[in-house]
Amino acid sequence: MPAPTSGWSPAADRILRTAAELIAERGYAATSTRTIASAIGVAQPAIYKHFSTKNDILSALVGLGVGRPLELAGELARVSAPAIVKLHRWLRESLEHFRDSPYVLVAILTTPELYQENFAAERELIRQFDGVVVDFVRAAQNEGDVRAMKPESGARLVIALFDVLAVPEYQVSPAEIVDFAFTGLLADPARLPEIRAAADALEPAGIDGDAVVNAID
Amino acid sequence: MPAPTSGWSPAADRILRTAAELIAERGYAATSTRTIASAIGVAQPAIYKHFSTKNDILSALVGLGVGRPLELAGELARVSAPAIVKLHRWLRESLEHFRDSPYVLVAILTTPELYQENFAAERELIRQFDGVVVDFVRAAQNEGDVRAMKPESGARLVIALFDVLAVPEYQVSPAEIVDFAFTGLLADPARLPEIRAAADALEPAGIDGDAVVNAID
DNA sequence: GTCTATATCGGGATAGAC
DNA sequence: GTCTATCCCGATATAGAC
Repeated sequence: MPAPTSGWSPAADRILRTAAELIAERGYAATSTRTIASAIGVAQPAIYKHFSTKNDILSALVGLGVGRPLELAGELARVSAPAIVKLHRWLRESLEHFRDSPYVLVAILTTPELYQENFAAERELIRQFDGVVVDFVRAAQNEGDVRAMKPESGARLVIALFDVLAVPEYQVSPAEIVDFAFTGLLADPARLPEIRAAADALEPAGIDGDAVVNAID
Repeated sequence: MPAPTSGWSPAADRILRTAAELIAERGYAATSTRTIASAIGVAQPAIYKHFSTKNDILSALVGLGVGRPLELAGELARVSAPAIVKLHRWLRESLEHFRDSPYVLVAILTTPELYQENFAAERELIRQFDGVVVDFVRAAQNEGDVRAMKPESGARLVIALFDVLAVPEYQVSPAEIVDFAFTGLLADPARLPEIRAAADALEPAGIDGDAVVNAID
């Protein structure tokens, strides 16, 4: 909560937060550098002392979005536990990361402009993010915990649920999203409470929830 | 399949199809009237003989998107069957509508620009679309078929799954999406096959799948 | 109903003073 | 590191000939 700026100067941080908020409600293309600047209360060119391009702002936000989830996936890889338990922990914590970040990161990963312009590095990060879910689902399926379905399909369905966080009018909690996703995924939905308990009890490498947020820079 | 133009002139129809395709992959703001025109092979001002505004194109696409689902909801309302069965039928048929339309309608309903500009009428249509799902889920829950959860949450989770159709790289079928959604929704997931069969056997008012696509105009 | 030409505007980015 | 002023471009939309 107390403003975990992560490698960014306070000024750059304000730009990122403001931009994220505006992009979340208007989309990237419809968010001008003028709008961002005036929302902060500075002149438009001031932004360019912190980011040399408007695209760099979006790039930074993608990094802030996938950084912690990718890091967490790495930590979980070094823990011994069933894949389905790791997936539960990863999903809940990643959803909370998106919800609680001071930057409005939801919907950033689905920005269409990322797939049209020079965002190769960011697309690669998102590909890794998606890959984490596919790997978890496939492993859990091999261990008999996920019902018959293509792992890629299961992963896509789970990933789509992240966008539920973005709806402003009606808030759905990460816990509700995880429950829904897992009931849809599990070979035996009755095992959900047990899996949830095991996931909450996991202790990955990092101290706790708010470790380093940005490990990409 | 054979080009169901629905009240639109052939020329306007080509504009809509081309625009939908471009919007799906680049976003609305990033899709210029020049791009649309040149993709068709005409000069940019030619578009304005068919749509007096770029926004009118997006508006038409929203109508094409929600038209059939809203109509189908009306038809199902006049049928006697458990709400959970109606929801199954509505969801499968609506997903197929989005997938099979000659216009690439997926992601149109989540265009952020709709919530920023003069799109009050379109927002109302989307509100109705969402309302259909909420009503189905609530009714099915009252009949004991949906497990304990807020109907609004359940509806949001189901609606989010529509976007899975939009991922170009890996195609998830409507049937897979419905199965996942219903396993997550049902109080007793084991009843899914029975509900699916009942939904497929339903015979709503309209002749069949490809009735009037646009009932809004 | 299509074209060419053009008006008008807003957005990204730079220059240079302070 | 912020400002003002400005360049340049691309985008929507219109005018008017054919």
